[in-house]
Amino acid sequence: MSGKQVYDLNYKKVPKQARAKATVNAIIQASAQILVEEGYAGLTTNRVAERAGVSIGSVYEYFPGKEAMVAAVATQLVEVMLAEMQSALLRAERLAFEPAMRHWIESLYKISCAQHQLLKVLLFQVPFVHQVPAVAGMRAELFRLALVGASKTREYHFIHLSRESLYLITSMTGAALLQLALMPPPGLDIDAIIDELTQKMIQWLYQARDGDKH
Amino acid sequence: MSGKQVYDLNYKKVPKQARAKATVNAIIQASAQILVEEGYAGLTTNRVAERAGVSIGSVYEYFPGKEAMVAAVATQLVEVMLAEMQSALLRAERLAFEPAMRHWIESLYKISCAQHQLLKVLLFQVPFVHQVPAVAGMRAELFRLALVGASKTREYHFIHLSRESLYLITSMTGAALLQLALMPPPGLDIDAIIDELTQKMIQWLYQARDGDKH
Amino acid sequence: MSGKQVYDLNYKKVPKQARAKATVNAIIQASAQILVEEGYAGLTTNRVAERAGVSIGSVYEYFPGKEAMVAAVATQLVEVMLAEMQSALLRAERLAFEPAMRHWIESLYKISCAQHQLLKVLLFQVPFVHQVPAVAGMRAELFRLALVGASKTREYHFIHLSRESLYLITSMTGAALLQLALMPPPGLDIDAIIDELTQKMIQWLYQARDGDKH
Amino acid sequence: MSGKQVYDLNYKKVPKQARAKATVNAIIQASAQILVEEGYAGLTTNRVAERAGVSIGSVYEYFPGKEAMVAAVATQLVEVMLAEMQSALLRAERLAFEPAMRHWIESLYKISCAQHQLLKVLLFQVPFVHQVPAVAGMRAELFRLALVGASKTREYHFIHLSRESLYLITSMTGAALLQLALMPPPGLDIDAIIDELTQKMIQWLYQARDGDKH
DNA sequence: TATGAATGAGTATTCATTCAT
DNA sequence: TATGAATGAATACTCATTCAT
Repeated sequence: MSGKQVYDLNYKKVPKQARAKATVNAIIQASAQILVEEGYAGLTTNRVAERAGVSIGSVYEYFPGKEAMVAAVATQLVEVMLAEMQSALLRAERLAFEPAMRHWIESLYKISCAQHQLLKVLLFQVPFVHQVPAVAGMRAELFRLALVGASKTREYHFIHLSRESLYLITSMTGAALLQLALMPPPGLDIDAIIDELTQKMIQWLYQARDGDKH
Repeated sequence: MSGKQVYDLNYKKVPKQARAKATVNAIIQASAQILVEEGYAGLTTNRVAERAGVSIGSVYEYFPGKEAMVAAVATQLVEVMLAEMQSALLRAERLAFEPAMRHWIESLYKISCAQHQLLKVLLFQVPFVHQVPAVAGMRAELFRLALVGASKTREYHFIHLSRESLYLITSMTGAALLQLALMPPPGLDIDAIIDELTQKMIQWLYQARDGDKH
Repeated sequence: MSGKQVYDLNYKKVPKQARAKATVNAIIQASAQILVEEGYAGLTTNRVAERAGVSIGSVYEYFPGKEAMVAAVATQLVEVMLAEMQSALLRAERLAFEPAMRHWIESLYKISCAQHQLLKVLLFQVPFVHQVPAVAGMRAELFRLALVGASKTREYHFIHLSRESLYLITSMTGAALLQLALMPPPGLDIDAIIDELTQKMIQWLYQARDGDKH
Repeated sequence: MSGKQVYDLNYKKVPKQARAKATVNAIIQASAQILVEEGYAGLTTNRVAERAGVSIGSVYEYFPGKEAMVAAVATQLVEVMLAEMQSALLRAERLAFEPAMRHWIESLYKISCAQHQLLKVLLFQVPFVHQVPAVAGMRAELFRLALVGASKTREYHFIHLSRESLYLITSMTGAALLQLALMPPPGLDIDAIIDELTQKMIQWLYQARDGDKH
């Protein structure tokens, strides 16, 4: 099945000294840059080392192979995006349900846009991204953040949604936003699209609350 | 930007004799099999030749490189899927708008499922899939098919949709169906999800016809 | 236990065309030369390729790794030595038991001397020599040759030897000859040593025939 | 000629303080363990340091390179074996010639058995063992021990043996015992073999004393 | 035209050794 | 003195591609 290789995606050695941490960080940054500029096929261990200004030996001191470097890039990206989402949601804590929803969607879109190059490569070229724990858990984490936000508004009732409806809504919203950020349709008004998406989502949720079945 | 290599994705020589056509076909089938079984990284020209029962020299007789083989696989896949969609829609020609819609969605889902392994590899591992003309044009072609079908029903009014709305609806539906087919959520009732998706789509289209603005 | 790695010591592809056979042969000869000149640690795949006047790719076309090259060298060496022993014994077919014995011993010594450099490296540096089938079976084959020769003389009676005695005699003779050939004691008269060795062996065999127990 | 590299096999710094001695000892023990478990190819300086619980820097404080560690292991092994031989012979001081001989042989066999793993790796994998002074001198030392023992018995006459005979006897006995200890023939009665070996040797020596020529 | 032997640049990875702290 | 992070030359091996037969 699709050549599911099992790669060792963990650190070989966790850096403790400050110097070592700097080295590992340089490697991750270099990997990210190369992924963006050259794609996954362009990422070679020696190139990473060179770009990081570090010897190839140091790279292998901390990473068991290049897959682990990519995994580290992905993990860091997820962490950054989730942190940004969290702080974005924090800034919108007192909003009512509808503007909160809009805020959530817009934030996710903006944050995805900011990382669209790296996201594109990781999601569409790296065969094992979904084996990276942080990536595998991102959807759930995003959903958790949304729930935490929603629970602070009065209209928080979508607990009534079936698991299927929940999946559909989040999957569609997420996919639509990601497509928009990573492969923006040329010549269209993105803001209008996001606007409409928001409306649809809210409408959908209200319906679910009020007892759906169109 | 993402290492946008320019590959030669075309045939080197268009096969005319029956024997040559058989050779080319064997190469494409072998490539597809290997992509499914080993992933894109597992596809090597020599392996393709061996699997196809053809000499490596013959492979290079027709293809300028391995990217062109993958492109041929993708092109053939798109053609097969579109043909299947077309014949599925043909079988549903006399339906009313709503069941026609449902049929379109279900057909797309089923056809995607049937090819989910190859689709997954092509979409999530091959860096240049979207440079393959057939792939780049597939969304438009699918939409054209939908339109052709819709134009035969009375309720055909979504010409009034803005290009943004159109994009949003097709993008969301497509993305949702693809996710469902390629990465089915474990433990959920897929039919129910598709059902709900269909309802929402129809509802949105009706709203658009009736003058939206929730 | 001594890091018993399991290496693939077989050919990857058996050469059929004459050109391919020449390539494989060049590789084996080059490996043997390098083993003699630089020792096992000095044998690197690229060096073998260069010395053989062949590209590194061709080396890997036929051998799965450098261990297999060394195994091929060892196999060929054993074959050559056994063939030489056989033809040496053939030349001594009509001899009586005692001179036949002497001939057998002297032949083995000479043949070992002729290959002493390669033997030294293979036996004392290559961790997996005894996993090479030809090497593992050499002792038995040498013994078989000795028996075939002995069976043509009247004095052929050592069938009465216990398996332990047999082992001891062959092991001691073999080891002594090998030491003599590979690490000749400086300043001693080798011929005298071989002479004495022969006498002792014959004497022991006679004793065994006559009902030993000193 | 067999890639005769010249290695620096000596200590870089002779440890004087107790702590330093402990460090050096830990390094030697670790090296010995790794040699036994992983073979010579598995011995790497970093692994030795780790196993010894010492930093790689400290390893290089005392040893100029990994060859010197292996040489130290070999030296220590020889010392241990010779010491054990000596004490074994001491325990047999009052024996007559024949049982003394038997004792000498059995002791050597047992002591070789006890170290067979390390011996195997050192003798059959390490290219430079015979450049280690202790190893090069071991045969002579063993012989000296034998002589010292023999000189205390009445039957001590083999001074009459030619240097060639002496070489042959010791070489054969030694080689046979080593083979027995390192590569025991499966399914044979080892004690019986040693018994017979002893008898032969004694008989041989008596003959030499009495004026040989079978 | 078809074959498959041959090529060799390129890549991942190891490991002895150094040296700043 | 002890540490262990860092080094980088060296090595095994792959695989897209060519070309003589």
